Amino acid sequence: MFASLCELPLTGRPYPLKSTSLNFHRPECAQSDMATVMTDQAETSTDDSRSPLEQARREKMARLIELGVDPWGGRFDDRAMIGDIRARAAEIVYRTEDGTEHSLPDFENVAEDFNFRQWKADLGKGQMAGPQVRAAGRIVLHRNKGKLHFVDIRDMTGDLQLMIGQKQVGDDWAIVEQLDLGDIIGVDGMLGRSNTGELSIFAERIHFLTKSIETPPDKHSGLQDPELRQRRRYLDLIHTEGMLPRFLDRTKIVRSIRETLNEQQFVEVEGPTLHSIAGGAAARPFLTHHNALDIDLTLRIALELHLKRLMVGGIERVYEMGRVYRNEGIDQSHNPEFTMLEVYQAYGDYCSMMDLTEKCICGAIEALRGAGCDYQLSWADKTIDFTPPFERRTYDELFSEHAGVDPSDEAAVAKLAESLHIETKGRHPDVIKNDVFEAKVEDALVGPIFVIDYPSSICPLTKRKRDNLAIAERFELFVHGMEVANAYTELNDPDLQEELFRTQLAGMNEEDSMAKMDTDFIRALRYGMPPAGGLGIGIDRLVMLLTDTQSIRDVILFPLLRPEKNV
RNA sequence: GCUCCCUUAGCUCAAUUGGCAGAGCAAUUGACUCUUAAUCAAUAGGUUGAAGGUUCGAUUCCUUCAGGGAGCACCA
Repeated sequence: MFASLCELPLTGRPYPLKSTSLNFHRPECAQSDMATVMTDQAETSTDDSRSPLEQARREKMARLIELGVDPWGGRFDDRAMIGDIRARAAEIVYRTEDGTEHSLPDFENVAEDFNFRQWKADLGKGQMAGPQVRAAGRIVLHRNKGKLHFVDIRDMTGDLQLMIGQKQVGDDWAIVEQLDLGDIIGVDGMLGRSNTGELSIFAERIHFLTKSIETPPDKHSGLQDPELRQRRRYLDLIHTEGMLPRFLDRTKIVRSIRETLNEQQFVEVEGPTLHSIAGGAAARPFLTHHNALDIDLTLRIALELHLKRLMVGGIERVYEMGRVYRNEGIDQSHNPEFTMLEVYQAYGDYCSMMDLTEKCICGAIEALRGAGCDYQLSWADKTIDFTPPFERRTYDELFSEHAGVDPSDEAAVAKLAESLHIETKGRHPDVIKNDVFEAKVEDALVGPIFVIDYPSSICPLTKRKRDNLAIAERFELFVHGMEVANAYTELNDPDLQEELFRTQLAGMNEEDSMAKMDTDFIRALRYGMPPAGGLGIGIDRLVMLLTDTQSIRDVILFPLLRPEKNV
């Protein structure tokens, strides 16, 4: 019995096993006495009130073990990806009894009332002939027609139907009778088409690879509860349409941005994530502690200050793409940990960074859609036009246009601020102006639009315009009111940097700004950092825009959630 | 941190004015070798998020708590 399984060295291994080859985590399962196995399993269960659904699955698992099948499988070589198998559909022919091979109709473009069975009958008696293939995947649909089962399996590249007939698989039928939705199986067979034209593997061998003890979600509606979708992302990836492709797209975007930068001689580095001073941005950090050194540390809130040290050190084009951590609120565009790209280019300025930003974003769009694509992306119910160059408008222009007040008229700006319930007392006029900008202008920026030339007092790390010290050479890229990128002509004057750190961190008193003073960074600047452009891109937000996703939590695999109770 | 909304079977959702907690999928048993959200017959499945209160009676009304969602605040 199961001679076919015994021939396979690495899967469907018959029981009992030799003790040397046991890779089972519960030795008692190797015993042939199933009653003992089940008793022991019940005793090791953490939950006495195991659900009937789980019980049913465990009983099937026990039957597999009785059949000599390892329910946890093993190495399974030479399987093809389902996507690649589907691409071989054209190799399938219908061979009539006289030996003629007839190529199949194009099932992508057949009439609605096309009858494949009739098509075959018209040609005369014959057989489907297609390539021999091996696939593996998770069972996502299961249609039992007595001695013929239709099973849809899913791998990373797609779904494929298996046609499993009792006669065709022989002894493996005993395994087929134990299959549950969610189990992972391998299959050998011929690629063909069913009478309805559905591409299918006509199974000849079934290899059981992994038992699923939990019940999958509803096969039609999948997971709807957003909490469950985030907590059990693995299920979301399997069962929510579009989730796996979206995360694969995220990877394509990230890879494309690295390629764009690498092509231009930018050097990727990895800075520290544990900082003794959280610098480079004004955000509340997470606090932690190193025991051996007995020092308090923060998780980094930005990559900036270490990358600039590396520019001092001679890495003239440097970037890092990595996690930063900000101890702040959570909403549709904020997660406490997120991925930031920061790029520094010696001898550049903020205008070089605008060009680079366009290259990175358009390159990523091409990576998703193929070279020569257009740059019109739909997002929610709108369209975003990423055709370069993006619009470039000054801060003051946009301020007058959307706030309706002359940005140089401090009194008028303050009056408007008060009407918007923005605190004005004892605050720098530019800080007040910026609050008004955020309240009145940012949401109106559909973009993509580069907002350029910010008030210098709110940009402590930015070089000022030579002919107008009140203006900082900075841009922010906005799309649908969301800040996607932020760039400066970097400040490299150590004395001015120190001065700005000390007194000009927006809305912060002297004590707070001193707390953020990174004296080693100032010292580095004193050795001389080349004039440079610097750029930061919020990768998660960019991915949202490029994958038509409205919540940052749907482009982050495991967004932060409160811990689950009673687990 | 604040306001509002949501939480019912493993999953997706019902339940009238406060009056016996229901369906589909999944599961179990049976039939079926071309189905495709297969179909048909039968069976089983519940501490209505938790605790308390009002009431003859609470999924429904009230209070507190937990988790989640939307918005606000925070985020140079």
